[in-house]
Amino acid sequence: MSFEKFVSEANEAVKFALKQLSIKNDSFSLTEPTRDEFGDLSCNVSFLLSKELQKSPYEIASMLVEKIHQFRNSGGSDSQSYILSAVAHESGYINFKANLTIIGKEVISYILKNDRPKLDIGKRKRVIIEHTSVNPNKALHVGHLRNVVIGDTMYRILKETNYDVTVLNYVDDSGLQVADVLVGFLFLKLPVTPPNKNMKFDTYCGNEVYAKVNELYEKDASLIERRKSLLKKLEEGDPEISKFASEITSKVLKDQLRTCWRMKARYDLLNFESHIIRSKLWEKTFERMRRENIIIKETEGENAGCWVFGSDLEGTKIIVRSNGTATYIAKDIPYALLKVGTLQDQFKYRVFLTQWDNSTLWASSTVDLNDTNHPNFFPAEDSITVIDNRQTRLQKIIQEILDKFESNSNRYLHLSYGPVLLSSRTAMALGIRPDDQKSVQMSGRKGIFVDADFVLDTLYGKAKEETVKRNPEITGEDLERTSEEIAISAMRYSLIKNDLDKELKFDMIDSLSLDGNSGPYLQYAYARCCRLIEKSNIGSFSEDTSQLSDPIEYRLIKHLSKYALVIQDTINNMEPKLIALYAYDLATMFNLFYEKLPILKEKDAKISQARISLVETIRKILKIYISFVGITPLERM
RNA sequence: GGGCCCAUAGUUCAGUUUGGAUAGAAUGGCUGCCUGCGGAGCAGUUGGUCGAGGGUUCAAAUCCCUCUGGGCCCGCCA
Repeated sequence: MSFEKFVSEANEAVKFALKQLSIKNDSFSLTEPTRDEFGDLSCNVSFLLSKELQKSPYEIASMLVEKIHQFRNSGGSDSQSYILSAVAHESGYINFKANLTIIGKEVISYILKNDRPKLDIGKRKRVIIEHTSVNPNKALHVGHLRNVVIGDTMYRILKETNYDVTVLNYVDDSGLQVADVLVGFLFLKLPVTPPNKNMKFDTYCGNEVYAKVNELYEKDASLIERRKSLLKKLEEGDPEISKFASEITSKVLKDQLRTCWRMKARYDLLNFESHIIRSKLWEKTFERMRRENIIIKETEGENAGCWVFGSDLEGTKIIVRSNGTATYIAKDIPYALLKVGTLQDQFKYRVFLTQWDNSTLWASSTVDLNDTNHPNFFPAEDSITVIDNRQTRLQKIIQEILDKFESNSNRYLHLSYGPVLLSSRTAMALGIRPDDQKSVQMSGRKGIFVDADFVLDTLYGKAKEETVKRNPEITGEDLERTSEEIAISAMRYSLIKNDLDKELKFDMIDSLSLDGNSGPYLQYAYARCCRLIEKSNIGSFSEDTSQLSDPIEYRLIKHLSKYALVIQDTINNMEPKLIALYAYDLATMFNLFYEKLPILKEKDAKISQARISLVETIRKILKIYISFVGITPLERM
């Protein structure tokens, strides 16, 4: 929107000035200065030319600024300039000031007019995003939640900017981890219903069954053999075992989904690994890879008898073992090919459940229910897979293999993120003694993890306490709903505000904070906006920004004018934290504004109306941004 | 052994892609501000040789090299 216009006009102005002086340079940059007094945009071109022209940066800046003034005058009188002034600073910078009157008017009137300002960035482009994909043998821990929140936040942003998005959740219902819990039920005869009736089934499977089985593996090696044979039966589709496994995994899956839904995530389709196995998609893929010489059979050496892929990055990678079974990576290939459309979708689908937002969750199916009303899930132009960065190598090889088929690798994106670690303090609370002050890796197998629902429940309790303290009149369902929304907001925000690349240290005590740079802080700012609008009883909002002259208002308008830029940046770089940062900055500026300047109490009616209108603009943008992050805007809290 | 990532205030992190002016938040500690538009807030104060050394540059937290410390990946496991 408007801020971009200001930037591009400044860019044109500098180019014009350079041309007037017959100087060639296209490597200059325009950046926002570190301090307000330097204006809104600075150009470094003088530094770059200093040596070549044998002049000081300040001299050059002065020359250029003179020409920039000519540029502004040549613009014609009917078109107003977004540049208010350009000055040569003694340091050598050329500092531009934006014409905030025009920019503010444009931005505020646009936002006020449009109930939900829509940005058509996607143009209905088909995108598949896969996230969550937790093995169906345990309850989600906070590490899984990072995946859910990253995936769901990107989904929300893409959806709102007019991409045609499909969300997938891949369910590995026939892997080793499922075999582990089956060992517990079938051989150790652990009860199939949790002895503790209050315990969720997914928690029971993970904490009791899975943990117990893993403990016994170390004592009883024969159990490992039994697991192996179970796994084989699972993969071959043995009717009895498959049926039992399916009962267990779908019970776990439904409990896991309850946690995901609690976090406000939603999905379009569940893909079960067992269905992919039975579809013979792998055999078709294998056949094609052999035919097209993407993989070759080794005849001698240590890999004799194996089908291998010659990776540019990794060297020889075994795809099919000498006994004819597929390796872990091999199983991901057909799914990836399906996403980008190299393989045709031949699956059957059924309705699995209706979700919290009333959308339908579909599932792949082995039986044809003649349910032809399902949407088209595959293929997509772009496919995004949210997996933690320990899988980076494997994902790169899959991209390489896709490339061999039809140069698809740029359409297959691995959205990678760092794992969640437990802070030493939280680890100690769980009875683990970390060396030094180091963080601790979570491990489901070793029982070192923090259960997602436990954290949410604790946050909920804290939020409820605070809500009651502040609003004694809120009771019953209202109180519960509000407390839950605050808890979710705290959790989602803390999982998205940091850089994806970096490991995230989870600390139970810190994460319980509802103050400072947190989700509830954003909700609070939003609620304040709502109350102001409500109390103002304003008839109509004003687009006249000439009444807004305070530096605080200036900064707010400038920030608002960048709202579209940030969304574009987020998508271009797949950096959801930019959304969180922008919203936090906006909330901070608003709180300062609220503290320092009278809004409803302002005596001058025109100024008051302009300020209320500014609040309404802030409210709308805050609502859009916090919704991107999956935080529910609350009118009271 | 090979590859990738990371190191900024007591703590948790922005800032590094695209070098630029006095390195910013949050939290903790200390101190102010509610008869006032909601104090889940605002302000002040405390706290930093940007891991170390070298190089490039008019200019380095940011780019290059070396080193140190930490993490992850590298199986006919999944």
